[in-house]
Amino acid sequence: MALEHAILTALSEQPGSGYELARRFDKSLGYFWSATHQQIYRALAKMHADGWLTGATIEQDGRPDKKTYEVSAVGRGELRRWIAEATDMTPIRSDLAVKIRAARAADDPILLDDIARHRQQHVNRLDLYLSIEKHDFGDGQPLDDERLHQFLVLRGGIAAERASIGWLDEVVEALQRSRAHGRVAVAAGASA
Amino acid sequence: MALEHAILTALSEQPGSGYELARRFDKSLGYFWSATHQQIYRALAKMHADGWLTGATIEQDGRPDKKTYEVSAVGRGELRRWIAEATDMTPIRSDLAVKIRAARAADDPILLDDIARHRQQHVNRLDLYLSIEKHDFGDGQPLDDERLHQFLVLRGGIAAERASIGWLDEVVEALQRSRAHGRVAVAAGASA
DNA sequence: GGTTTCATGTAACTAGTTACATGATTTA
DNA sequence: TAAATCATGTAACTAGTTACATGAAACC
Repeated sequence: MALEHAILTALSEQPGSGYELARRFDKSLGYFWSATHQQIYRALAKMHADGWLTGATIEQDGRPDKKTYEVSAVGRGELRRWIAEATDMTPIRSDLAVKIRAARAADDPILLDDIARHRQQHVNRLDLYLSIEKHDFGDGQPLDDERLHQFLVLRGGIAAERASIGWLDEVVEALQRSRAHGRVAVAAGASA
Repeated sequence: MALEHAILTALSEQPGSGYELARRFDKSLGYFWSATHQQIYRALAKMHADGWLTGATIEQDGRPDKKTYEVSAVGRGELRRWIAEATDMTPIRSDLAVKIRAARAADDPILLDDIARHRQQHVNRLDLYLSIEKHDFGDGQPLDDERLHQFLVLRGGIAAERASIGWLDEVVEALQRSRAHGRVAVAAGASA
């Protein structure tokens, strides 16, 4: 149910068009709530119809009209209502965890390749977050509420990526050890 | 696309009925790929129709018939094919991250309550994982491939829960500091 | 006598993905 | 001259959620 609330959040920070929102969902907020442009256009139409947003059409020459949206009083109320609502942990769905669990041939180089690819993706994502942290929050300046919240969410992303990388290192090490020792390993990680 | 592959994995470890699978998805595999009984029954029917599973109906008195399934050669092939297929990082969708980012009133006690609830849920989940680790893998015995894989996936869950708890501690501390200092904070966490 | 367990499902709905479509403008 | 950007969508499909339904047996 949170796509609409993520859009309300984004448009509260800065009004804009569907296209602009889609760009923002490719970064920033989108790191913590991913959405494609198709989803966004559909949600905007519904939210506008429900009165959560006010819209204005801007004519442009040589280009399709641009529709910009901002959050209405009703939309602000809905966002407040949602924030006050208790939510539970999001259920996890990890392809890679299922794959690791499914693989009988522990030392299958194909699986190790895929694990290495995932690890690299997490390293890239961590580097990105760290560069944003340095660039946007690295000056030790006091933060107002809005920027503090952005900072804290980014810190969550950093923590998650570090945990993923550490875990995948443990996985690779264990699988390689198991391969080296005739496919039998001990639960050495349990004491780590 | 992985629900069907998660079911193939579960039925490879141990054949069973839809009901039994739904129980297993409430724990074990389900910690890393959640699914409800409705999804599972629907998927089983489709997988059976597609020849990925063989099924047998067991008549019982006083109870509905039980349908047990096991993985066919076709299903095993499909699971192998999927494991060999490269997959990307699962996109993240975190309600709580969106909420934190959306909250203007940083020290709003309602949001702090919800954060505390989430933290407690992660602590409970971590405790559960640690007790499984101790019970199932704590004896230092060598692990065969299947058990090693189960262990490694569990270690991923432990790492993720620890990261979540650490992050939420940082969030609470920062929000409380911001409240104490007239709603302005510094990016102190950046050096942590 | 009330809840939990066993055992299966259907139906309606909401959310997310993938593919297709159009067309001018700007950049390499 | 080819690709990327701007700017909007529709359509078909797949996946996930929520609500409803049935009924005996075992447990407290």
